[in-house]
Amino acid sequence: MKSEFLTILNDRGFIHQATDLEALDACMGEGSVAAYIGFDATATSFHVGSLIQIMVLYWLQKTGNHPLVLIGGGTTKIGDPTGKDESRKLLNDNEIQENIKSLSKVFERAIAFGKGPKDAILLNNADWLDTLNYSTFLREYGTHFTINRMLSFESVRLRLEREHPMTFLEFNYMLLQAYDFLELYKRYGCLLQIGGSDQWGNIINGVELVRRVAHKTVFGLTTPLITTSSGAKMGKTSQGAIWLNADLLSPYDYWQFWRNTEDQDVGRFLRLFTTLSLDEIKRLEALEGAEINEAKKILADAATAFIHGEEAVKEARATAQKLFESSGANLEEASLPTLSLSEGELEKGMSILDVFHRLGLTASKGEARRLIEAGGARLNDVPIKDALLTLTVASFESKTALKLSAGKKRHGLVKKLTNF
RNA sequence: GGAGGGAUGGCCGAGCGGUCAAAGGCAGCAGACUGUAAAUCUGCCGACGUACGUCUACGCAGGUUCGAAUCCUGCUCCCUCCA
Repeated sequence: MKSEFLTILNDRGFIHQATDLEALDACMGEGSVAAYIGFDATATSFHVGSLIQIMVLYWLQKTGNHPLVLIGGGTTKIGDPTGKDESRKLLNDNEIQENIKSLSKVFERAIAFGKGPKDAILLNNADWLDTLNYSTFLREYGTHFTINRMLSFESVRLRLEREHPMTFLEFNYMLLQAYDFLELYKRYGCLLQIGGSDQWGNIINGVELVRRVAHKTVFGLTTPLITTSSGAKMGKTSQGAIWLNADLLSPYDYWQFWRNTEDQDVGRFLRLFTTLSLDEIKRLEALEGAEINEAKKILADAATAFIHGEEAVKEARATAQKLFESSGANLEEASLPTLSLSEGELEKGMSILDVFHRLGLTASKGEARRLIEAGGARLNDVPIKDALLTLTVASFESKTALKLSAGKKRHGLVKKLTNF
C-alpha cells in the first residue's frame, strides 16, 4: 500500500473487499480523493453497526481526502431490500426528515464539515432523486442495466427463491443507489464508494454505471461485518441496540458497552473503533489476565470520546469508578437513572418493586420480585431480601440519595425531594 | 387453475379436547466462580396481586363443548407438489 488512507484501513482491519485495490491505491497516492458513504434514514439514531463507517469517514478526512456523507433521504423512500426477507414499512417524508436531522448530529464530532476542499459535505440524495423524470431516467440509464443481471443479485435472488414478494419499487433500489454514485462523480468528482459488506452488490452497480455513462473507472470498497468473538452481531443486546445518540442510550451505558468487551476482541476493537496508534494498541492487547481491563477502559474512553466527547467520558468514568471500584462513595454526582420521590410519596411509602420498575431497572414489577428472590437486588449494596419492602423517609436515614442495584452492573438512584 | 401442508411466547420448535402460561433448544436476566471478560454450574424467564388467585396470550373472526392452542366454519398469509 502506498497511500496513507489505505495503509491505515488495511492495518486496522477495515477492508473486506475492493474492486481494484491496486489501482485505487495508486489513485489515492497521487492526491486527495473524494469518497462517499451512504446511510439509510430509517431510524432516528445510528447504532454501533454503523460506527465502522463513521470511523472510515474520520480516516478519510484525517488522511487528507474528501469525505462525502450521503444520507439517503430519497432512497429511504424506496427501502433497501438487501438482507431483508420482506419489505419494510415505508416511511413518510416527515419521518425521514426527522430522522435525517437526528442522524446527522453524530457526524459532527467525528469529522469537520465546511466549504473547504477537505471539509466533509453532508448530502441528501433526495436533492437529485426527487426530481428525476421517469422516462428520461429510463432512457438514459435503464439501458445500462439488464434484468438478467439484476435478478442474479443476492438481494433479489433470495426473495425470489423463497417466493417472498419483492415489489417493483424495491427492485429499483439498486438503480437509484447506482445513480447516486454517478451523480456524486459528476458533482464532486467522487471516485470511491465505501459501505458495509452487504452493500457490495449495490456498490458495484454504481461503479459500473459510472464506467458506462462517464467512461471513468471509479472504485468500491467494503468493510467487514463486525461480530464479537462469540459470534454475535455487534451491538445487539437485550436492552436493544447500542445507539449512538445520547437520548437513546446514555453515554454512561455506551461507555459500559465498550468496557464489557470480550478479552479476545479488545485488540480488534481498539484498531477499528479508536484512533490510538498501532504501537499503543499492540502494547494494550498484549496485557493478560486482569490487566486487560486497563485496555478495556482505554477502549471505552476512546470510543465514548469519539461519539460523546471528553466531558461525557469523564462523567462515565467517574460514575463507573464510584460504582465498581470504591464502595460507599458519594453517588450524588453519578450519571445514573434517577427517580425523585416527593415527601408526600414517601409519607405513604413506596413499594420497592415500584421503584425498580420506575427506575427502568426491571421491565415489570414481577421481574423486580424475581430479581429480589434471586438475590440480585441491592439497596446501598445490601441485598434486599423482602419483596414487600417499602421506601419511606426513614429509609434515607441521613442521606439524600439511595443506590438501587439490579445485579452488579445496573444501578439507579432514588432521591428525596424536599418540599417547602 | 388443481392437490396437499402450515401459522404456537424475542427466535427456533413440541403439543393436537381438560393435568397448558404451553416440552425442549437459543437468546436474555440473576447467583456462584472470576477480572465489570470468556467458559462452566445453579436458579429465573407473560402481566397484576403478599397469597389460594385474576387477567391477557398459541394467525384473524365466529361456532361446538361443562371445558379449546387442540374439534368445526369462514377469512388472511405462508410453504410444497402438479398444470
